[in-house]
Parts: sequence; C-alpha cells; structure tokens
Amino acid sequence: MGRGKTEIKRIENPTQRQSTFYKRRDGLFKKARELSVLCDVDLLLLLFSSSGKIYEYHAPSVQNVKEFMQKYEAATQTTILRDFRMERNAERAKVEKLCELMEKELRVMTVDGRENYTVPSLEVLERNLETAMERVRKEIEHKINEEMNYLENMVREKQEEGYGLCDKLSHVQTFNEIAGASTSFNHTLDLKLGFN
Amino acid sequence: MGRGKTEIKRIENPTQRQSTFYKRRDGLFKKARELSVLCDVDLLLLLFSSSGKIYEYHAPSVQNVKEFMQKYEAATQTTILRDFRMERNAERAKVEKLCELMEKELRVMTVDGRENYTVPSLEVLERNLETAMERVRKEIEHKINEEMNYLENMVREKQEEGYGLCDKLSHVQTFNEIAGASTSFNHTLDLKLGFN
DNA sequence: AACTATTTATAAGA
DNA sequence: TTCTTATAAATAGTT
Repeated sequence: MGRGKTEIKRIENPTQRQSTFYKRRDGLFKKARELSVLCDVDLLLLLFSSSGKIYEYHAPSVQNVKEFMQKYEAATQTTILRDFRMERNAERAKVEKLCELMEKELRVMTVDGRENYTVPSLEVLERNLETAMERVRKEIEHKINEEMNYLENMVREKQEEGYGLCDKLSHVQTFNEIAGASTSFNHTLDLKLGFN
Repeated sequence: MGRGKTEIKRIENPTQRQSTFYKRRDGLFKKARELSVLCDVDLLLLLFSSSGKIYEYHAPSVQNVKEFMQKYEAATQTTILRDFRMERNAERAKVEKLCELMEKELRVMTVDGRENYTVPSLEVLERNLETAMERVRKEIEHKINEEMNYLENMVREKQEEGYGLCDKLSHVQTFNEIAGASTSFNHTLDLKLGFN
C-alpha cells in the first residue's frame, strides 16, 4: 500500500527506515489489538527497535508478560523457565545427598539409636573414638602447656621488673646497709613462683 | 477493509470468528515479518487461539524464544526469569549455611587441626567422646549378646532335630534290641552338644 | 479456500 | 515525528 510497491528487504536509508518503522509499528500494534479483541486471542507482541528501544503489547486478557510466558511454557513443554527449576532441583538433590551423608556421619559419631551398626563397624568406630580422644587429650595438654608458657612469660616479665626493682633496692641498700641481700631476695621470689 | 466496516469487539458467531482469526492471524504474521525485515527489528509474536492452539513468530535475528526473553528481561529489569534465580540463590545460601554447621561439627568431633579449641570446649568434647565410647561398648556388648542368642537358638534347634533323630533311633532299637539303650544314647548326645 | 468490493495501511512527499 | 494523499494491501462478506 502506498504510492509504490515496496520490496520486503532491509531499508538501508536510516531516515526512511525510521519513518517506516513508526508507521508499520503502529500498524502492527493496531492489528494485534484488533485480532486479540475480535477473535478472543491471548497475544503477546514484543519488539526492540534497531536503536534498542522496547515496545510491547499484550492482549487485554493477559495480565503481564510473566504470566503469559508461564502459559507459553506450559503449552509448549519447552524450557523457558523450567530449565531453571530443573537446574535448581538437580542442585538441591546433590546438596541433600551431601547433607544426608554428613548427618549420617554425625549420627554414627554420636552413636545414636537410629543407626544400625554391625559389630565390625562398631569396632572401627571405637578405634576412631579412641583416636579422637587421644587427640583431645593431646590438645588439652598442648593448650595447658601454651597457657603455662604464657604464665611463665608473664612471671618472667614480672621477675625482670622485680630485678629492676631489686637493682634499685640493692642500689639503695649498698648505700644504706652494704651489698649481699639482693641475690637472696631474688632466690626467695623464684621459690615462691615455683621456678628453679 | 473488506465489504463493510467492522467494529472492533469480540465476534460472537464462532464460525465467523474462526474465519476472521485465520485471515487476520496470517495478516498479522506477515506484517510482523515485514516490519522485522524492513526495519531491522528484533521481534517476538506469540498467540493462543481461543481453541488454545499456539502460534509464534520471531524475527530472523532472534534464535529462539528463550534468548529473546532473556534480552527482554535485561532490557526491562523485570523478573521473568530472574526470580527463579533469586529463589535458587536464597535456597543455596540456606543450605550452604547448614552444610557449614555440620562440617564444623564433624571437624570438632574428629578433632582436626583446623579448629581453634579452648580448654573448656575440649573438656566438653572429651566428655562427649567418653559418652559415645560408652555407648559404642554397650552397643558392641548388645550385638554380641544378640549373636550369642541367635547361635544358642541355632544349637537348640539342632538339638531338637537330634532328639527327633534319637526318638526314631530308639524306636528302631526297641524293635531290634529291647528297651533301655535309647535314654543313655540321648545323654551322650547332650554331652557332645554341650547341654546339661 | 477463493473471490472481490471495499476498507485500511502506508509510501512518498511536505 | 506528523500530516496528506495516492495507491497498495488486507480482508469482510459471500460463494
């Protein structure tokens, strides 16, 4: 229609293309609306102009694009949305399996009633528990040693402070009472703190 | 167009509606194709006839409906597909947290080096391990008792079979050698099987 | 599905 | 983008 027949191929002149786009876009949307109304048709029309602008029409019976796409998916058995669900379900299954394994391991470790043990598995468990117990005891020993060291260092520091104090004292003493008392003072401090 | 103006409202006559549907559907698809080709437009047209049949057209530049919807989603910042992803991510986070907790519990239970224990927590762990160990030993005892009982029953059954055999034997004996031998025979059998 | 009178869409020009 | 208008295209009513 119009003053000359047009071949259906890309219009290279950008101005002309843009002009044609406006006219035909409006025409298409009008036709879409008429069809959906006249013939009771659920219809979705989405388009991006070459400049990237988006235009959409959906039939009055269609609430929104998402709803329409869900209907489309259901009708075509395709995977517009479903593959996300499948992906998710696969992931969930994998994770559930992992959880189950960990749960079971925990149940076994804590020897609750629900597990069905065999004598050999119980013996393995007993050995594992013994190993764990050993580790715990070593760890406790280690921690206590650590604390001891820390306390020792504390005491040493205090002791050094003490020495400084004693030096001062001995200094004072050498002036007041003549030397010899400071070393024995330090020895008694060592004994009180439990070092030797 | 056509021999009379048509008001744009639902055609109530089903035959006429169906006829109009075919004609206008073809027209719409043709217009859609022409627009997408002439003006270099990404376009998707989906429709359901009132009978539920689905028809679709997408521009040559569009590979498939899913691809187009992803573009649409990106352009509109809406959530046709994304809410599934969000849902999935939320779920994943929840599950990961649970896994982490269980992993940690397992690490604590097995006393591996990565955990940072305090002395009181180690003492709690030691007590738990002791409890578990007790349970394991009780379970072993229980299992062994179960097995013992099973074996005892087996033996008792065998013994009863043995009695049956002896009865038959004694019956034969009474005919062949006169009564008296069968009871002593059974006593020796009892002794061989270890009962008394 | 096909025909065709008539309406409608739109190409070119402003 | 929008209007105009000559003309091409679509289609309503009919067969």
